Amino acid sequence: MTVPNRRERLRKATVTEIKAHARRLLVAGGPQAISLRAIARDMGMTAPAIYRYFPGLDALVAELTGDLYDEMRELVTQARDAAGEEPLPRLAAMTRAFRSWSVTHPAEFTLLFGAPLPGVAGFVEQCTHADHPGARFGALFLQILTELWHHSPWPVPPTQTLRERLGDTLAPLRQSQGPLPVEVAYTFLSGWVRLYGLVAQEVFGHLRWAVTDPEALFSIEVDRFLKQLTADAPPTHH
Amino acid sequence: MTVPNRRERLRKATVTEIKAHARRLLVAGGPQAISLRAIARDMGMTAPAIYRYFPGLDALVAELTGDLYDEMRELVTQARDAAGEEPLPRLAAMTRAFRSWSVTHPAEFTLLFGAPLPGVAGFVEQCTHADHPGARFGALFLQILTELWHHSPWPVPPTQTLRERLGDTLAPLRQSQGPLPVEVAYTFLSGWVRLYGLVAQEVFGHLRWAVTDPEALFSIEVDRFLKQLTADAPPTHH
DNA sequence: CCAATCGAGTTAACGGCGTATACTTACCAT
DNA sequence: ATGGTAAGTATACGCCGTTAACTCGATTGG
Repeated sequence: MTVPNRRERLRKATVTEIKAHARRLLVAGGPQAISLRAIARDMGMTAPAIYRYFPGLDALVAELTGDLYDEMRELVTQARDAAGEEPLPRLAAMTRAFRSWSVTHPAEFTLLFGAPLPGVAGFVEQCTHADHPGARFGALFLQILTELWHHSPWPVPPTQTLRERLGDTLAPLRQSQGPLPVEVAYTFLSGWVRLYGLVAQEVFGHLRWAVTDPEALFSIEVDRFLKQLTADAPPTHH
Repeated sequence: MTVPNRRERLRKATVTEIKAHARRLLVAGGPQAISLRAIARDMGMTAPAIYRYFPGLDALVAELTGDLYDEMRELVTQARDAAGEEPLPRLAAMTRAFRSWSVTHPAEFTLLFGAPLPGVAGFVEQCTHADHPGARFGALFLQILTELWHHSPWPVPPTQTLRERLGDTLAPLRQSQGPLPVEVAYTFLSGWVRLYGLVAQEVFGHLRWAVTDPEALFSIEVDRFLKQLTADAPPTHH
């Protein structure tokens, strides 16, 4: 019975090698540069052989995308855990790790957070499932914000205002990882959107016409956002 | 001497038709769907003929990108001018127009603001020039913020803090349209990044796992940002 | 130990793509 | 009328994803 194990082992090794070459191509030339023929060529194979391991290029890219989410999540987790016990410095470390990874891995960032490619479109759709790599990444930030909220709430638009204006809009998010206070869900989205906007603009080069050192801007923005989370004043009024 | 005019006229008409077909393909299938062969097929021509009008696919896409910037800028301008005289409602109308156009034109938005395609990479580089369509679009927001600032400054991190932490980082932006106060430059970037992040996440479908009605979230975020611009309190302290 | 099976990989082909080169054709100015 | 020039075509090269038919070696059951 050791024999099928061996076959499985070989197969898994091949899958790993395919994805490794796919990533090399991704890094070298962006998402568009990933091609079955190039991968096969680099592996000393012919392109149709890859169909023994993946249904097609799209599936390969989708799986690579999942791997990258996991890799980045791991990195952010490590940065968080290396930042001590206080929730706020932990959150700060997470944002810095996210930007750092994104800036040093622009091609990977593009694949994860850029416009959905034809084949990856379906991948985005499945983010609703809690075990989706993307959802698990989001849950990291959601989790620490929840922790912080229960530790010491920060001022947000009054709950009533949020409820009136948002309604059930945040329902998918609030139900994704156990029930969430609407204040936490709102703050998560507001903060994530700012973080994403800043990093994406930098990675995509859309800030080069305006800014020479995006990290300085990033640093200020993170500080201002975190300060909003510490000021334990009563909620601002409508 | 009317004859060369006629030739020029025909040539211009052909260029327009090529770009129109390119846009149709863009809308139908995203930036990747733009292909010289498909355009030529739709026009009853052969692909190499297009090289009489554009140096290659990349140049065609770059020019289309410029046109789209102009189209969107025009639309935002109209929305602004239809919003009365007060600067703040004008700015609000501009952000709403920007989101509205983006959501209804996801393919075009992707081309303008998504990850730079191989060929458009060079296009992004040239945004430094003030007459670049992208720069002229940014100038719209820059302009109204400047106007608002001179009318009634809003609280930002103290000028000294901004100077210390940003240094000359914003120099390209501050010099792009005549000299700008660092407070205006910073507020512009901070606000633009939030606006971009929100709209891009919505257009790219990255919010679908969390939010059912992105417009409600957008509305709240814009209101909060604008409120920051009206509170004429003294600058918050470091 | 042998035969049946199955999985990995190959070759060949189809249609799509950008693009370069060489050729034709129609129009324009002299 | 003629020479030049711009528009457009035909052909070809090398990429691409994907499919179908086939080979071959390893695994498995008898």
